Amino acid sequence: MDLDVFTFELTMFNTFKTYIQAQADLSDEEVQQMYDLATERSLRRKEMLLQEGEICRYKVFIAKGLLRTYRIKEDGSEHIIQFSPENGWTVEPESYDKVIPTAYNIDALEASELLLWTKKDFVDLQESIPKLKSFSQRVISNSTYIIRERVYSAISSSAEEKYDEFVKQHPSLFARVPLHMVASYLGVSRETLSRIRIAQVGR
Amino acid sequence: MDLDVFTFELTMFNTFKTYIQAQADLSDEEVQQMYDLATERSLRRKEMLLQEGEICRYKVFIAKGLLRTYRIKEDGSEHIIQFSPENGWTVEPESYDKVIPTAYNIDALEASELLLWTKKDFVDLQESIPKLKSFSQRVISNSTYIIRERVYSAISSSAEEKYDEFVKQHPSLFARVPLHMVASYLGVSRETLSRIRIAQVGR
DNA sequence: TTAAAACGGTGACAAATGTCCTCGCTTTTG
DNA sequence: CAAAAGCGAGGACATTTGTCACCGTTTTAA
Repeated sequence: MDLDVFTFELTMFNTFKTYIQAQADLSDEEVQQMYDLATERSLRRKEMLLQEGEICRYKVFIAKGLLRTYRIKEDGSEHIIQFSPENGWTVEPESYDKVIPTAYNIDALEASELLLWTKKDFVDLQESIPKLKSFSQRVISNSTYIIRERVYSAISSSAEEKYDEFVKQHPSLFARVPLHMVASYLGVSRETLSRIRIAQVGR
Repeated sequence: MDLDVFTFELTMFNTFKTYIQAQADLSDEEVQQMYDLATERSLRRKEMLLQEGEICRYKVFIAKGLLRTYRIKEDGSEHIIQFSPENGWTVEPESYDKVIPTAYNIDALEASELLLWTKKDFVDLQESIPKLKSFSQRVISNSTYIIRERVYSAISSSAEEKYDEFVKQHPSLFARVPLHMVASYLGVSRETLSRIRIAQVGR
């Protein structure tokens, strides 16, 4: 039992350390400094991390697993804005930045292991670790480029083109995410994707 | 003639000063410092500011007029990513940040008057004017919230819902932009918007 | 000022996509 | 292990949306 907890923490830490040193080139001490302020959290499949109406108070690193960020329309339909696999981050930026209730939900598609930082702690870390600050800005910039591309795809492509792009650009996600969620992410119906894939058999 | 140039510059400067002091609370000296490093540029209707393949080397403030950022698909169709009216900014972030050729085009829908800063000058200004730095980050953050909302709209709404949202959220733009460009921005055909608006007559 | 371009409406038709339903099969969960 | 839920294929049909062609009016620009 104690051994399990130890193994868990060791894995979390190692995963994070490997990631952040490769991406942001932090020293061992800086990584430890970050880790000391992090909260660990495990999520079972389907468990919620953030619900509509709550305030997003954490910046989240996904050490293991897969999360999704989605929104529910008045008619009850779910629309997925983002998938967040391991070795990446998730946050609801507007709620986090402005400290206002979110319109989004975040939950786990697979059992996941997370590291959480409060906004205050993360800001402090950015101040004391300059490389973390520039790295964070790079992550945010990258997400901007990606989301612009997504808008372009949404307004310019047919369902089939969107599907093909998704498979091509996110092959590992495609292998892990059920088709109806890919459909939700792309903004088309499950049945449409089903048809497309059938029509493509043999191509 | 000299008077015209003088009037033009005076207008540009005053517009910018009013905007930036209201938004970023800069001192008169700081505004002057920014203005000293800016290049003025006028664009006639349809004139290009940035073409696909070029590098976006400027951050642009629109003192007067209206720009659009769009992309051309392989099949030749145009898709508008963004409208940029006066008292706002435009830039192609990925090309600007990474200094790589852009996939986008920017041109003027109306005769426009602009202030341009090179990346180097703008970075220097941000260093010497802390309020400008935080203001710039706020502008970027805001565009992130807006573009996420746009993705959500694109994947969750019908053509009619998108049209209604656009009219409601951008009434002044709607009054200035031809319908087929609204269609291009929303990712639907001109004819679809035509039908929607006809069906709505009397409502 | 006048020819050309832009603009939006229109109808007919085709194509794409959504909706609703059922059916096996697989995975999850208690 | 067994019941329940999840999942994707599939068919039938309705609806939405796109495409094309044409027209009259307005705006633009030489």
